[in-house]
Amino acid sequence: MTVESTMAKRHTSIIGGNACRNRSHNRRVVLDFVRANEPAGRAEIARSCGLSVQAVSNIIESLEHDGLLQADGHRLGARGKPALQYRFDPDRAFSVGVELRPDVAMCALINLSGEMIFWEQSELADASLSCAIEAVSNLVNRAISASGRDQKSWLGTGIVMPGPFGVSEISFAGGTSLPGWDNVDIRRVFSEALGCEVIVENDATAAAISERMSGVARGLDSFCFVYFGTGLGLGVISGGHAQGGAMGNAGEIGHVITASGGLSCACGNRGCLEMYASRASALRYLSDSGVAAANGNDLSALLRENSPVLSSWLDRAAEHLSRAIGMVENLLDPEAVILGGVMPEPIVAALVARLDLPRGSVSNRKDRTIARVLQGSSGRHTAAMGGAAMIVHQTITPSITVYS
Amino acid sequence: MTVESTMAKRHTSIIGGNACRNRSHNRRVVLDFVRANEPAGRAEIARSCGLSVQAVSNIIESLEHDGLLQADGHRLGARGKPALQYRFDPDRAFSVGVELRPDVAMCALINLSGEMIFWEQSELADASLSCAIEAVSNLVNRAISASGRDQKSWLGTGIVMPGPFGVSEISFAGGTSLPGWDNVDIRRVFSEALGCEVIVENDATAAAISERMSGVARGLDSFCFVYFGTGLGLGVISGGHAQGGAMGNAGEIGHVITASGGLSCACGNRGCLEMYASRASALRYLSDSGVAAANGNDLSALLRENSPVLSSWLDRAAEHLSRAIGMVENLLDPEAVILGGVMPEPIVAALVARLDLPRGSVSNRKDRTIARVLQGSSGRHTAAMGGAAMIVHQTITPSITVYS
DNA sequence: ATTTTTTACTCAAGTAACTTGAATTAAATA
DNA sequence: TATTTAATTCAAGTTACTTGAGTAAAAAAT
Repeated sequence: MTVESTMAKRHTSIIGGNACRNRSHNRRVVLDFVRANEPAGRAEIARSCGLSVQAVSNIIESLEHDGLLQADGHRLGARGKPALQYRFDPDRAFSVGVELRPDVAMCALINLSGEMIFWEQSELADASLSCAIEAVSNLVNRAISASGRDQKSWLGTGIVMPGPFGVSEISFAGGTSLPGWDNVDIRRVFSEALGCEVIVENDATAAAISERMSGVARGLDSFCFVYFGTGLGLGVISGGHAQGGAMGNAGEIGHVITASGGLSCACGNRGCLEMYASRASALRYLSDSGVAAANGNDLSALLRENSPVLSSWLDRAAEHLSRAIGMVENLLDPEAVILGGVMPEPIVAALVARLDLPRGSVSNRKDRTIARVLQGSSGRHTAAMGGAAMIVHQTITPSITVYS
Repeated sequence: MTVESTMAKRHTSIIGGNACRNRSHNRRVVLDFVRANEPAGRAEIARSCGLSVQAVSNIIESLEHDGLLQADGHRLGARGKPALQYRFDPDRAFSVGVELRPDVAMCALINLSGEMIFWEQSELADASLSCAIEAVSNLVNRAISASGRDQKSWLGTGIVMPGPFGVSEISFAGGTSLPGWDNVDIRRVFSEALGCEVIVENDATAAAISERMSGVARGLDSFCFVYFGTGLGLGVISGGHAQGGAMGNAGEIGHVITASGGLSCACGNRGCLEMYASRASALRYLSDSGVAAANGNDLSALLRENSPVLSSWLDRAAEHLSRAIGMVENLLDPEAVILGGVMPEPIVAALVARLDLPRGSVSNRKDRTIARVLQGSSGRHTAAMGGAAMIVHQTITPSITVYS
């Protein structure tokens, strides 16, 4: 299969700057600062962003004109003229995220703060491209009208799908990717169908970005998200930006080997993590032991009943996950590793509780302020919200990496 | 294991731009383009960098004035007025890199193209800070005078040391880090002692940057370097920049577990890669089998003699390395993984030849243009050269991440 | 109660570095 | 030899920044 990855490598040069691009950059810098430190006055912003007060004043005037910032009273209590404070107006614009799976499309509409304004999902008749396009269009249109938003303030749509793209061995193994979408420029197709800016990303990365915007990863600039989806994915955020790797396929943690000579996986390896710690592996383990379970609800029920079979699966899964998380820590040195996805939250909690992380890890430090592993906050909404969050992130966050 | 929500404060703000910073950025953009595509004319540069010809003309005038670019004849053969081509002048400036190990300091002086102009190493009487500072100062001064360079064109010095930093469990295990250097701001100490800009980096990352500037990774923007040093490290380059992780300790591949329940490692884990695939592990394996070997030369000699014991160590090491490289591929999706370091090159070659990489990897693609694993080119000079290369990289490469 | 200090902000002028469009140059081709 | 094509320069225009002087207003000092 030759899937044209939308994130394929291009031979590009880094682009130069000019006054106009500079202003665009500075707008983002100011917006990003206010969002993180609101309310904030001009002088404070100028000091933090390395700009003159006058420059900030001009930029704020333009942001206020666009409705992205609003004045919000004066700061009293300090010496000197009271600063006129500005706040970010999170409802001035919105974005939409859609998570596509072979059988279902899930849609989230969020504001600029990452709050979910609308949620809906719809079953897909089949996994064909045309069917998906129609379902996505319907969902998106309904989301916008139901939430009473103006199309004018629509920043774009993030489409979230299981990866990896362009790797036949893994894609077909276990059907983690969507079949029959070969040679499709997914970004362009959806951009044309929806008439808006579109970003395509895999579920784990989108989930990570969602957690950073409005979940447990708020304030973290380097962390990883282990996403329980159809398979198992890892979203990697480093320096505040998603790491895609050379072909956009970074984070394929499901096929990392945690048991040399272990269970055979369809990808050709033996002992892949996905064979031990994924929804499919849980269902398989239970059915092999004669326990009926078809979906997440069944798993939750078994957990409530203290099913010994589920418990032994949890033990084994936690053992393999611990090993994999140790690898991730040692290779990527994240501030924390977050667990979440479409797995029921009590199951994730049970896994987190059973983890026994390796001592020999760069993350095993005395001076930690947060736990090495955290549970994700947004449940099954995470990935779709993450798609939307990516659009917001792109709009607000400056892409320059110069720090003061 | 506790789960807690996080709300970390924002330490740094991204800085705004102005005309002056813009020019500085554009100078780097142009320099970076010419270095990668020389010789190049103004119009060509302008098209690629998204700038007007006039802007490029002005920037080139200034770069030429500073001696960083030189005109180099006209491009003939095409229609239209022949472009005046410019070349990068690699000998207009230089930088120095020093690799520090507990017993030795190695010094490389390179030009802007990454060519090694001077090399010298000196034994360290002990591993104390004062001893290291003196040795480094002497080495650096001798390097500059011996290569006949002007101090004025000295861009800075890269200090390379084994990591990780600040992780007691791993640092003290096997003595991979330098003892007694706790709580020292190494960068500041050396910057004051040498009177120049200083960067401190671990050996694996430095080696990776060196390979990118003047080795087998030329032209690659995302790749990893497995470095055989005192222990085993991984340098990660993504998007052309080194990935350090949250605490600068990313790439600690030596303590990734490749054999569940395997050999006990001093870090507290069992089955660490470093126990199977490192110089120390080879020497230990040989001595346990009654074969005398004390250093790299002995290993090379045993390889030439087709030592069966060494051969069986190679087989086992390659097996574990293959597994680890598979992990790295799946987690980071690099364009290639490079092997090198202070291990003798024939040994590295033998290891590469014995690798049996997992099929289930995102790197196992039909359309590959380079091998999944490459052997590093610069031998034991790599890390010191990498330190120097990091300084050059910082001077030349723009840190903005906007592509055309 | 008044003055002084301190800080935030605005106005107007000045400046750096970009873009644009017209003019110039020179090789390749007709 | 004339024409086409493309690179480069010149001069003018534009954007968005900085600087410095001036104004405003609250807190602190008198």
